[in-house]
Amino acid sequence: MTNRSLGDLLPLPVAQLHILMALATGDKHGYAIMQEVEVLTDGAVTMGPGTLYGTVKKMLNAGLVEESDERPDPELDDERRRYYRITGLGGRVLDAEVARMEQLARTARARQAITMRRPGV
Amino acid sequence: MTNRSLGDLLPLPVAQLHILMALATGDKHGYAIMQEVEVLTDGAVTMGPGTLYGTVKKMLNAGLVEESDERPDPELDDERRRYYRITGLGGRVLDAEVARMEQLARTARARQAITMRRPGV
DNA sequence: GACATGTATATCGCATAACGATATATTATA
DNA sequence: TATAATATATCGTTATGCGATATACATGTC
Repeated sequence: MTNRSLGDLLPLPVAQLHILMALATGDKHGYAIMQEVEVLTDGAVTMGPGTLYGTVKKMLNAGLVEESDERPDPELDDERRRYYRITGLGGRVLDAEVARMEQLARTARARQAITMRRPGV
Repeated sequence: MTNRSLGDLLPLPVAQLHILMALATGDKHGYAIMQEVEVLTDGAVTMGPGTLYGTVKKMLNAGLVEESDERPDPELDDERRRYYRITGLGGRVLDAEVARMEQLARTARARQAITMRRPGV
Protein backbone atom coordinates (compact mmCIF):
# COMPACT_ATOMS: atom_id res chain seq x y z
CA MET A 1 0.00 0.00 0.00
CA THR A 2 2.82 2.42 -0.77
CA ASN A 3 1.49 5.86 -1.58
CA ARG A 4 2.72 6.06 -5.15
CA SER A 5 2.17 9.21 -7.16
CA LEU A 6 -1.40 9.86 -8.25
CA GLY A 7 -0.29 10.12 -11.85
CA ASP A 8 0.22 6.36 -11.91
CA LEU A 9 -3.57 5.92 -11.82
CA LEU A 10 -4.10 8.30 -14.75
CA PRO A 11 -5.68 8.40 -17.27
CA LEU A 12 -8.53 7.06 -15.18
CA PRO A 13 -10.94 4.64 -16.92
CA VAL A 14 -14.13 6.55 -17.81
CA ALA A 15 -16.39 4.31 -15.75
CA GLN A 16 -14.31 5.04 -12.64
CA LEU A 17 -14.39 8.78 -13.34
CA HIS A 18 -18.17 8.71 -13.70
CA ILE A 19 -18.57 6.84 -10.41
CA LEU A 20 -16.29 9.25 -8.54
CA MET A 21 -18.27 12.18 -9.93
CA ALA A 22 -21.56 10.58 -8.93
CA LEU A 23 -20.28 10.18 -5.35
CA ALA A 24 -18.82 13.69 -5.20
CA THR A 25 -22.22 15.14 -4.25
CA GLY A 26 -22.72 12.67 -1.41
CA ASP A 27 -22.85 9.00 -0.50
CA LYS A 28 -24.96 6.84 -2.77
CA HIS A 29 -25.95 3.22 -3.23
CA GLY A 30 -25.23 1.35 -6.47
CA TYR A 31 -28.55 1.87 -8.18
CA ALA A 32 -28.49 5.59 -7.41
CA ILE A 33 -25.00 5.82 -8.92
CA MET A 34 -26.28 4.37 -12.18
CA GLN A 35 -29.07 6.94 -12.35
CA GLU A 36 -26.71 9.79 -11.43
CA VAL A 37 -24.24 8.86 -14.19
CA GLU A 38 -27.03 9.16 -16.74
CA VAL A 39 -27.85 12.63 -15.42
CA LEU A 40 -24.31 13.97 -15.21
CA THR A 41 -23.47 12.82 -18.75
CA ASP A 42 -26.68 14.42 -20.00
CA GLY A 43 -28.09 11.05 -21.00
CA ALA A 44 -25.08 10.22 -23.17
CA VAL A 45 -23.85 7.39 -20.94
CA THR A 46 -26.09 4.65 -19.57
CA MET A 47 -24.10 2.59 -17.10
CA GLY A 48 -25.42 -0.97 -16.77
CA PRO A 49 -25.09 -3.20 -13.72
CA GLY A 50 -22.23 -5.17 -15.27
CA THR A 51 -20.06 -2.08 -15.51
CA LEU A 52 -21.19 -0.62 -12.18
CA TYR A 53 -20.73 -3.49 -9.78
CA GLY A 54 -17.57 -4.77 -11.43
CA THR A 55 -15.97 -1.33 -11.42
CA VAL A 56 -17.05 -0.55 -7.84
CA LYS A 57 -15.38 -3.78 -6.69
CA LYS A 58 -12.10 -2.69 -8.29
CA MET A 59 -12.40 0.77 -6.79
CA LEU A 60 -13.04 -0.59 -3.29
CA ASN A 61 -9.90 -2.66 -3.70
CA ALA A 62 -7.91 0.35 -4.92
CA GLY A 63 -9.15 2.50 -2.02
CA LEU A 64 -10.92 5.06 -4.21
CA VAL A 65 -14.30 4.39 -2.57
CA GLU A 66 -15.39 2.68 0.64
CA GLU A 67 -18.59 1.23 1.99
CA SER A 68 -20.51 3.46 4.37
CA ASP A 69 -22.35 2.36 7.51
CA GLU A 70 -24.47 5.48 7.70
CA ARG A 71 -27.97 4.94 6.43
CA PRO A 72 -30.95 7.28 6.02
CA ASP A 73 -34.10 7.13 8.18
CA PRO A 74 -35.44 3.57 8.24
CA GLU A 75 -38.66 4.85 6.66
CA LEU A 76 -36.79 6.10 3.58
CA ASP A 77 -34.32 3.26 3.53
CA ASP A 78 -34.27 -0.01 1.61
CA GLU A 79 -32.44 -2.82 3.40
CA ARG A 80 -31.06 -4.18 0.15
CA ARG A 81 -29.02 -1.07 -0.49
CA ARG A 82 -25.27 -0.82 -0.04
CA TYR A 83 -23.98 2.72 0.31
CA TYR A 84 -20.63 3.95 -1.00
CA ARG A 85 -18.53 6.97 -0.16
CA ILE A 86 -15.60 8.60 -1.94
CA THR A 87 -12.31 8.37 0.02
CA GLY A 88 -9.61 11.01 0.43
CA LEU A 89 -7.54 9.23 -2.19
CA GLY A 90 -10.59 9.05 -4.46
CA GLY A 91 -11.05 12.81 -4.15
CA ARG A 92 -7.44 13.50 -5.04
CA VAL A 93 -7.61 11.16 -8.02
CA LEU A 94 -10.80 12.87 -9.22
CA ASP A 95 -9.05 16.24 -8.91
CA ALA A 96 -6.05 15.03 -10.87
CA GLU A 97 -8.15 13.40 -13.58
CA VAL A 98 -10.22 16.52 -14.13
CA ALA A 99 -7.04 18.60 -14.34
CA ARG A 100 -5.62 16.14 -16.87
CA MET A 101 -8.73 16.38 -19.04
CA GLU A 102 -8.71 20.18 -18.91
CA GLN A 103 -5.04 20.33 -19.88
CA LEU A 104 -5.55 17.87 -22.75
CA ALA A 105 -8.59 19.81 -23.96
CA ARG A 106 -6.55 23.03 -24.02
CA THR A 107 -3.79 21.34 -26.01
CA ALA A 108 -6.32 19.83 -28.41
CA ARG A 109 -8.04 23.16 -29.00
CA ALA A 110 -4.72 24.71 -30.01
CA ARG A 111 -4.01 21.81 -32.37
CA GLN A 112 -7.46 21.82 -33.90
CA ALA A 113 -7.00 25.51 -34.76
CA ILE A 114 -3.86 24.65 -36.68
CA THR A 115 -5.61 21.83 -38.47
CA MET A 116 -8.45 24.10 -39.54
CA ARG A 117 -6.02 26.52 -41.12
CA ARG A 118 -4.68 23.81 -43.42
CA PRO A 119 -6.22 23.91 -46.90
CA GLY A 120 -8.44 21.18 -48.24
CA VAL A 121 -9.70 19.96 -44.90
CA MET B 1 -21.17 3.00 -43.85
CA THR B 2 -24.27 4.82 -42.58
CA ASN B 3 -23.37 8.13 -41.04
CA ARG B 4 -24.54 7.41 -37.51
CA SER B 5 -24.31 10.11 -34.89
CA LEU B 6 -20.80 10.89 -33.67
CA GLY B 7 -21.90 10.37 -30.09
CA ASP B 8 -22.00 6.65 -30.69
CA LEU B 9 -18.19 6.63 -30.84
CA LEU B 10 -17.89 8.51 -27.54
CA PRO B 11 -16.31 8.36 -25.03
CA LEU B 12 -13.34 7.73 -27.30
CA PRO B 13 -10.65 5.36 -25.97
CA VAL B 14 -7.72 7.46 -24.69
CA ALA B 15 -5.20 5.92 -27.06
CA GLN B 16 -7.37 6.93 -30.03
CA LEU B 17 -7.74 10.46 -28.72
CA HIS B 18 -3.99 10.79 -28.28
CA ILE B 19 -3.35 9.58 -31.83
CA LEU B 20 -5.92 11.98 -33.31
CA MET B 21 -4.32 14.84 -31.40
CA ALA B 22 -0.85 13.87 -32.58
CA LEU B 23 -2.06 13.92 -36.20
CA ALA B 24 -3.96 17.20 -35.80
CA THR B 25 -0.78 19.20 -36.41
CA GLY B 26 0.03 17.32 -39.60
CA ASP B 27 0.64 13.90 -41.11
CA LYS B 28 3.00 11.67 -39.17
CA HIS B 29 4.41 8.16 -39.32
CA GLY B 30 3.94 5.69 -36.47
CA TYR B 31 7.15 6.30 -34.60
CA ALA B 32 6.63 10.07 -34.75
CA ILE B 33 3.14 9.62 -33.30
CA MET B 34 4.59 7.79 -30.29
CA GLN B 35 7.02 10.63 -29.64
CA GLU B 36 4.33 13.28 -30.12
CA VAL B 37 2.00 11.60 -27.62
CA GLU B 38 4.72 11.78 -24.99
CA VAL B 39 5.12 15.51 -25.69
CA LEU B 40 1.43 16.43 -25.75
CA THR B 41 0.74 14.61 -22.48
CA ASP B 42 3.74 16.33 -20.90
CA GLY B 43 5.56 13.03 -20.46
CA ALA B 44 2.66 11.49 -18.55
CA VAL B 45 1.79 8.95 -21.23
CA THR B 46 4.35 6.77 -22.99
CA MET B 47 2.63 4.90 -25.80
CA GLY B 48 4.38 1.64 -26.68
CA PRO B 49 4.37 -0.02 -30.09
CA GLY B 50 1.78 -2.59 -29.01
CA THR B 51 -0.77 0.12 -28.28
CA LEU B 52 0.16 2.28 -31.25
CA TYR B 53 0.09 -0.16 -34.15
CA GLY B 54 -2.89 -2.10 -32.82
CA THR B 55 -4.90 1.08 -32.28
CA VAL B 56 -3.93 2.59 -35.64
CA LYS B 57 -5.15 -0.56 -37.37
CA LYS B 58 -8.55 -0.19 -35.69
CA MET B 59 -8.70 3.50 -36.56
CA LEU B 60 -7.89 2.84 -40.22
CA ASN B 61 -10.74 0.37 -40.24
CA ALA B 62 -13.11 2.85 -38.57
CA GLY B 63 -12.17 5.60 -41.03
CA LEU B 64 -10.72 7.95 -38.40
CA VAL B 65 -7.29 8.01 -40.06
CA GLU B 66 -6.00 7.00 -43.49
CA GLU B 67 -2.62 6.21 -44.97
CA SER B 68 -1.00 9.03 -46.91
CA ASP B 69 0.97 8.73 -50.13
CA GLU B 70 2.67 12.08 -49.72
CA ARG B 71 6.22 11.78 -48.50
CA PRO B 72 8.85 14.36 -47.62
CA ASP B 73 11.98 15.00 -49.70
CA PRO B 74 13.78 11.70 -50.36
CA GLU B 75 16.80 13.09 -48.52
CA LEU B 76 14.79 13.55 -45.31
CA ASP B 77 12.70 10.44 -45.80
CA ASP B 78 13.07 6.90 -44.49
CA GLU B 79 11.62 4.24 -46.76
CA ARG B 80 10.41 2.17 -43.84
CA ARG B 81 7.99 4.84 -42.69
CA ARG B 82 4.24 4.68 -43.19
CA TYR B 83 2.53 8.04 -42.95
CA TYR B 84 -0.95 8.60 -41.52
CA ARG B 85 -3.40 11.46 -41.89
CA ILE B 86 -6.53 12.39 -39.93
CA THR B 87 -9.78 12.09 -41.96
CA GLY B 88 -12.79 14.40 -41.96
CA LEU B 89 -14.61 11.97 -39.72
CA GLY B 90 -11.55 11.77 -37.46
CA GLY B 91 -11.57 15.55 -37.12
CA ARG B 92 -15.25 15.63 -36.18
CA VAL B 93 -14.77 12.85 -33.64
CA LEU B 94 -11.81 14.72 -32.12
CA ASP B 95 -13.97 17.84 -31.88
CA ALA B 96 -16.80 15.95 -30.20
CA GLU B 97 -14.49 14.16 -27.77
CA VAL B 98 -12.83 17.39 -26.67
CA ALA B 99 -16.24 18.98 -26.15
CA ARG B 100 -17.32 15.98 -24.10
CA MET B 101 -14.24 16.26 -21.87
CA GLU B 102 -14.74 19.97 -21.36
CA GLN B 103 -18.38 19.50 -20.43
CA LEU B 104 -17.55 16.70 -18.00
CA ALA B 105 -14.77 18.78 -16.47
CA ARG B 106 -17.18 21.66 -15.88
CA THR B 107 -19.69 19.33 -14.21
CA ALA B 108 -16.96 17.78 -12.09
CA ARG B 109 -15.69 21.17 -10.93
CA ALA B 110 -19.14 22.11 -9.73
CA ARG B 111 -19.46 18.83 -7.84
CA GLN B 112 -16.01 19.05 -6.30
CA ALA B 113 -16.90 22.45 -4.90
CA ILE B 114 -19.89 20.93 -3.16
CA THR B 115 -17.77 18.09 -1.84
CA MET B 116 -15.23 20.48 -0.40
CA ARG B 117 -17.91 22.30 1.54
CA ARG B 118 -18.88 19.14 3.38
CA PRO B 119 -17.33 18.85 6.86
CA GLY B 120 -14.83 16.15 7.76
CA VAL B 121 -13.49 15.68 4.25
C1' DG C 1 -55.57 -10.72 -6.59
C1' DA C 2 -52.83 -10.64 -10.57
C1' DC C 3 -49.55 -8.46 -13.37
C1' DA C 4 -46.30 -5.16 -14.78
C1' DT C 5 -42.94 -1.92 -13.73
C1' DG C 6 -39.38 -0.15 -10.89
C1' DT C 7 -35.82 -0.81 -7.45
C1' DA C 8 -31.69 -3.21 -6.00
C1' DT C 9 -27.62 -6.24 -6.06
C1' DA C 10 -24.76 -9.58 -8.32
C1' DT C 11 -22.33 -12.78 -11.58
C1' DC C 12 -21.10 -14.66 -16.21
C1' DG C 13 -19.03 -14.36 -20.44
C1' DC C 14 -17.83 -11.90 -24.50
C1' DA C 15 -15.65 -7.98 -26.97
C1' DT C 16 -12.72 -4.30 -26.94
C1' DA C 17 -8.73 -1.88 -25.15
C1' DA C 18 -4.17 -1.44 -23.31
C1' DC C 19 0.31 -2.81 -23.16
C1' DG C 20 4.73 -5.34 -22.18
C1' DA C 21 7.68 -8.43 -24.49
C1' DT C 22 9.67 -9.77 -28.36
C1' DA C 23 11.26 -9.84 -33.15
C1' DT C 24 13.39 -7.85 -37.12
C1' DA C 25 15.92 -4.60 -39.76
C1' DT C 26 17.78 -0.24 -40.97
C1' DT C 27 20.13 4.21 -39.89
C1' DA C 28 22.96 7.21 -37.28
C1' DT C 29 26.49 7.93 -33.93
C1' DA C 30 30.34 7.20 -30.89
C1' DT D 1 32.47 -1.76 -35.18
C1' DA D 2 29.67 -1.70 -31.61
C1' DT D 3 25.54 0.43 -29.86
C1' DA D 4 21.92 3.45 -29.62
C1' DA D 5 18.08 5.25 -32.05
C1' DT D 6 14.69 4.70 -35.60
C1' DA D 7 10.90 2.07 -37.53
C1' DT D 8 7.26 -1.38 -38.03
C1' DA D 9 4.83 -5.41 -36.49
C1' DT D 10 2.87 -9.41 -33.89
C1' DC D 11 1.96 -12.24 -29.71
C1' DG D 12 -0.08 -13.07 -25.45
C1' DT D 13 -1.92 -11.36 -21.23
C1' DT D 14 -4.40 -8.38 -18.41
C1' DA D 15 -7.75 -4.63 -17.91
C1' DT D 16 -11.92 -2.56 -19.09
C1' DG D 17 -16.62 -2.22 -20.66
C1' DC D 18 -20.93 -4.07 -21.07
C1' DG D 19 -25.03 -6.92 -22.40
C1' DA D 20 -27.45 -10.78 -20.70
C1' DT D 21 -29.10 -13.06 -17.08
C1' DA D 22 -30.62 -14.16 -12.33
C1' DT D 23 -32.85 -13.16 -8.05
C1' DA D 24 -35.94 -10.75 -5.06
C1' DC D 25 -38.66 -7.21 -3.01
C1' DA D 26 -41.54 -2.84 -3.65
C1' DT D 27 -44.91 -0.19 -5.85
C1' DG D 28 -48.56 0.83 -8.72
C1' DT D 29 -52.55 -0.31 -11.45
C1' DC D 30 -56.20 -2.84 -13.76
